[in-house]
Amino acid sequence: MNDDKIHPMRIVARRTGLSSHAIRVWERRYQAVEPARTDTNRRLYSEADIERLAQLHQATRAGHSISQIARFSREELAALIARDTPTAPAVSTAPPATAAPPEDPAAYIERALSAVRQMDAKGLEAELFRAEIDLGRNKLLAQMIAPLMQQIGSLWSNGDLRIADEHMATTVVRSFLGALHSSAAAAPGAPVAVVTTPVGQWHEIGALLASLTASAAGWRVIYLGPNLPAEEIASVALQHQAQIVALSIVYCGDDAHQLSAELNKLRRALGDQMAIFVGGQTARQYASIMERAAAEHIPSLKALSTRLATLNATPAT
Amino acid sequence: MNDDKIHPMRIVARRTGLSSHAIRVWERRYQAVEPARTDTNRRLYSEADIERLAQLHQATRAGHSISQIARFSREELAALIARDTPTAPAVSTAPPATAAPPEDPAAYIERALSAVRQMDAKGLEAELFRAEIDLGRNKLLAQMIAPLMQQIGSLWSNGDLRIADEHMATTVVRSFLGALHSSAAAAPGAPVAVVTTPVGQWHEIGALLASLTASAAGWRVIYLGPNLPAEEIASVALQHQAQIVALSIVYCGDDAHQLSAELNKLRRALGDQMAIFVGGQTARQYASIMERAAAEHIPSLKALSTRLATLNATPAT
DNA sequence: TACTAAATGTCAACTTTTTGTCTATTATTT
DNA sequence: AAATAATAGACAAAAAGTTGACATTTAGTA
Repeated sequence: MNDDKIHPMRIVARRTGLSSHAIRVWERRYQAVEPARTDTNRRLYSEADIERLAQLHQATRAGHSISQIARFSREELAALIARDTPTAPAVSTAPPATAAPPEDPAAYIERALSAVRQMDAKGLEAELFRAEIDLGRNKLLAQMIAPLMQQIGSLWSNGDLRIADEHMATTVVRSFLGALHSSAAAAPGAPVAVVTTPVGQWHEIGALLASLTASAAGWRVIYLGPNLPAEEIASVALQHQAQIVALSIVYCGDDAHQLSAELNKLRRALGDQMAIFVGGQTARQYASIMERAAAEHIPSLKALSTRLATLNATPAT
Repeated sequence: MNDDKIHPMRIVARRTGLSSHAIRVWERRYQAVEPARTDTNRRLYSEADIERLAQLHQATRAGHSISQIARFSREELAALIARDTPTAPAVSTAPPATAAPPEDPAAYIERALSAVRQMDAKGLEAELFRAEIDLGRNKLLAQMIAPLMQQIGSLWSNGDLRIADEHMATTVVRSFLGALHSSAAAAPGAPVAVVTTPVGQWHEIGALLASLTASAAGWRVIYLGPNLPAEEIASVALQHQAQIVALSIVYCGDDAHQLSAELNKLRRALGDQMAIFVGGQTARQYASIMERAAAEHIPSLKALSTRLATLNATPAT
């Protein structure tokens, strides 16, 4: 564990909720903690010290006298707190969501498509809202929005939908996903994923879906929108100590070369530790390109979800 | 990685939010960074240096002593920031922050920019929400978001912001505007406006702002997102009997020709009854192009608002 | 019950350290 | 010529340290 004594007084005070006076007094009178000192006599606390002080504070509020417990071990303190803290501990987080009769995602897709055909933005949006409530977040993403957009894409390339229809749908769905995204809260110590789309890739719905999936899996997501150069992606990923970079690739067309170049640049800039995930319908066509850049192909949102869980379980120091 | 030391002091100061004095002092006292020098003794910083200084600044604001952390590695700093940056602040900085004059868009812009510099999507979003409440919808659009995005654009083209920063900001603002948009209700017999961006124009914030402005003015807006061919625009406009087509043009670069061609095509397809509005910072440079297509230049959101009101008063049937 | 002593958190006074800014001067860039 | 940097030193505000006093509460005891 990280036992470096680096935290100055103000951080300890803020994080424990104790006054700096109290912290010093607890140290002087009871040796509750033993901070290190700088050459110039400033106290420096370790992470463990802070946790210990927080424990002591909690036990104190629970009614224990500091003089009695100041020298207790972490385990003893934990036991005290568990026993004597009046607030109910971890409440079961099992909302029985399986009560509602699950409607077929296909029905929603059908209605959504018909709204698109009529250029009915409001109607499409309403359909999305209803589907969210009915299907739940995960099914909404993986079984409605993803197939819907895929279908719109193929209808469009067949000429069965106008570009304008596709645009409208994309805009509405994107807004909708954006709103979901902004409601996602990041846990403090969560692993970080950078999600974006390489240069030349303008379709961002896939990236948004991946982003939300990662959020749901407990990751902190930095979402950067579409069409970003490799250097930029790398810069952000390194700066924020990301565990993975996830790219969505939908339609590469003639220019597979650019994609290859960007992926290679990205791999070079990131070093060989960081994982690169590539998702999207057409991604599997570029297996060799991805292999060369040591990128991992993620065939579906479901797969992304399980893959992220795996990574999360094996913390990379 | 791109380790070229090329950035002069001015840019480092702007991008990190530190004063040039402070940067020099951190170097002199703590060797926080070691810039290269020109032949004439000017400091030159690398991209990594800038990121490092930004990290130090952030850790510093989180309460760490610069003297203690100045020599930390990027990884250690990232860990510190992740752990000690309060996600929900509003703790100790009560006196100056909340005492600020409430109705100053510039303050919101300033804080929003600082959030962008730190790649703090949540913070940016929070600022937008606060500004909406404080300034009201109209001021929010015309006096905060529009200038903010303009400023981000110019900072970006100066190299004072990374592409990734610009992307993040665009994504967040777009989501925010999208959410506003979906809350706009269309009156039954309202006149119709088609809002979009012609081929080659990828920046859609302007179009979204126009769209919301039109909504607020009582119009039914069909928003089609960016980069739409003239035929498609015309098709939708005719199909829905739109009164106007509003286009946002931000950066045309070298290819004014494409813009001209699209505008002309659009005019031909629409016939000469329908109004074409063109807005955006750089639009006025293309006066002759616009004139040829009988398009009207709208210099600001305010102007759009009044212009729409005029049209609305004289129903063209 | 009333008195006392121990326990505990807070304050004040004063010193030292930290840290960002400022000034003055010189040199470079535009 | 005006704006931008660089250097060095001074300065002031904030933060943190020490010591000792003080007010309350708790608990024990006369």
